[in-house]
Amino acid sequence: MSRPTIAAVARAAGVSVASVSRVLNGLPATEEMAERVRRAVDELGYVPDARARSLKVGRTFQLTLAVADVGNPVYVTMMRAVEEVVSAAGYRLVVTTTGPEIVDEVALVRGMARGYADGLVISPLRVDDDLIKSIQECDVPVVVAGNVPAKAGVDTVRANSPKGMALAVEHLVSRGRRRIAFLNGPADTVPGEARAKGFADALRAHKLQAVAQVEAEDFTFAAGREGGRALLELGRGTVAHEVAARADRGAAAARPAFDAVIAANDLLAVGLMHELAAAGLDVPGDVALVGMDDSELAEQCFPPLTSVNLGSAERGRRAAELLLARIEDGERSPKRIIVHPSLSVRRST
Amino acid sequence: MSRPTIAAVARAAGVSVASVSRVLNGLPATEEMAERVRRAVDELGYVPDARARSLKVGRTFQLTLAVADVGNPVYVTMMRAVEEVVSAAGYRLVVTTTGPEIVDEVALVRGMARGYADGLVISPLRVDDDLIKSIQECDVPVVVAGNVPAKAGVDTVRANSPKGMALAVEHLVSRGRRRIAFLNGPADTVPGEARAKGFADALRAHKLQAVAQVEAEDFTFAAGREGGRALLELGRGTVAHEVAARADRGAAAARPAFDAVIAANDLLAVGLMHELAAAGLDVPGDVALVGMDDSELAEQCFPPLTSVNLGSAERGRRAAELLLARIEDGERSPKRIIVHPSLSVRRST
DNA sequence: GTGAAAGCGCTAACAG
DNA sequence: CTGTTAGCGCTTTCAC
Repeated sequence: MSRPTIAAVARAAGVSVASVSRVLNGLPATEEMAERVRRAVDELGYVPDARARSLKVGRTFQLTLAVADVGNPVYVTMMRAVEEVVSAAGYRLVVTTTGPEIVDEVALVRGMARGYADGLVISPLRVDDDLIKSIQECDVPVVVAGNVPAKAGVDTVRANSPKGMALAVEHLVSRGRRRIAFLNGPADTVPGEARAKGFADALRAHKLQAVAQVEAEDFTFAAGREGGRALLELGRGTVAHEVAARADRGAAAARPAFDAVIAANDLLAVGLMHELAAAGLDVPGDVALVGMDDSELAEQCFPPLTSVNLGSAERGRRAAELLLARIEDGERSPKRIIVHPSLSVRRST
Repeated sequence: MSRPTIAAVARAAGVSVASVSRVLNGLPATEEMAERVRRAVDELGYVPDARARSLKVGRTFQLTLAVADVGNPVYVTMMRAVEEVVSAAGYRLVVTTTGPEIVDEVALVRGMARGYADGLVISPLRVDDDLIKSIQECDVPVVVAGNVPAKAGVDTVRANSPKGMALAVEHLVSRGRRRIAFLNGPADTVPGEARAKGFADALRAHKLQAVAQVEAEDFTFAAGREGGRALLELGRGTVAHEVAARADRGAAAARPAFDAVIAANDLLAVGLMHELAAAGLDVPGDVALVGMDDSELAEQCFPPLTSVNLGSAERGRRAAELLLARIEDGERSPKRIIVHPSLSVRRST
């Protein structure tokens, strides 16, 4: 009743286990031999055991993708891209989630030594020396989809957040907005830090000053709502003549001090959008809104969200390719790929 | 340079491999022995090989969750619930995607015989005899999150779509809507079929007739937009006096023959929402809209979507529990669990 | 309580 | 081209 082994197949076919293995792996054999083996395999419903095989050959033909939050739509884009590349190369992709805690990420990387997979693509929210060390010491190739210091010497594929921020600011300025606010995620995360710096730089380049800036607790919708409320609180302040001009509207929609907001990702942007609506503010009439990631959510929300495309699909693809290349040749020097952003303009601006 | 094995640890500690194994697995040993082993393990950075271990003990302590489309937010709810249960039980969860093709699902189930994991939770979009057969014959326990005929004799946890539909219709009727349309997904899928039947039954119970009904090509946002256009086309037909009353609106927003739509899932609902907006129709003013799944998207979209909660979190939880129970005891008779729906009322109605 | 040794299912030399 | 056999890294009898 238990699964048939290669020995059972060999017995049934009246040949040696080695021959069965050869036929199954496409090595030279006479047609008659191949036929007998195939027949026995079919009859018994034999399926080779991947564990035994990988124990022997030292490879699992599985690759792991580790993401922090499956609820973040940016990862579905990335996941699809990775899946496509690795499955074309004959690997199975398995996805695991790490959660936001850095210790979980370290544990995951360390755990790769157990031989679950032949390689790992990890997109960490937070990076510290422990994590870098675990990646450097990892027994299987790891590529990081995110930003890690160059001196760490690990393969990375990262977005260009500052450039993305510049695109967003430029776009808003070209639309006549000057009073720009910023809803960031936690500044102690890799993307949070990069975007804060990018935002500051981009404003400086346009000789503008940030009107308001808040850090959400997380890169989630709920945090976006909460952060949105904080932002509205901070930006409270009415531009008198404009209010007068809109008196016919009736509602007491006090306009905030900002006329545009950039959010550090789409989930935050959408959370903020709800708070703006709740405050009686029109997007883009009163406040223009731009998100980042250009995830599926950006076109699903209403109004559709102008969003900085940080190349998540391309990052996924390149990361997967890098991983495959590294598996082929463990000696090649570490590569750092930067993917360039573009802007997907939609109705929120 | 290669990974240390248990033999290396034994050598370093000056003990036998058996003793190392025992200490690592918490079996009785003198404190001195344990200490020597632990020291050697730390020094060498030894991590046991999961493949070798599982080859020997016949278990991997991994569980697989297979979903059709990672882009569908209903799966993130389910995934989180499954993850919580299985990790509490000491298992690793890995997620794989099957794609919409039934042959891929069959291949996945068959592939489980390779020993990737100790069990599988699968949520298939389409079910046929091949798939059922592959599940019945699978060497590892499988639980289906979805509907499979009782006679198949497999563990299942399913939603009660008809009941959910009844809740939706009842709610719309209580809001004074009588002209209800239906945007279904593909009718050759398990949920598509169940929801079509549920919708027909629910209307009959209220002595109503469907005003319009279309089948989208898929359970996706894009398909929802396309299906939405078809629905508007089908429901074209203007109620004269109402149009007159709204002439002040200016726009040529011809009201459709329906005043409410139920969509077979949230993604379809949101796609439709965009088409309604494009046609100048207000939700819920002109058309009330209810989705199904009550996924995160339902609260993220605008206006927030009234949605039938088909218990995806509970289904995930129960499916995981069933799987664990089945792994414990392969002989217990198959269970079929039905999770009851509820309605999350939001502003779209 | 500890060590020696068999063996999980498979692949890859090596002989023939 | 095919069969015999060692051994991947681990756990688990079985003796001691």
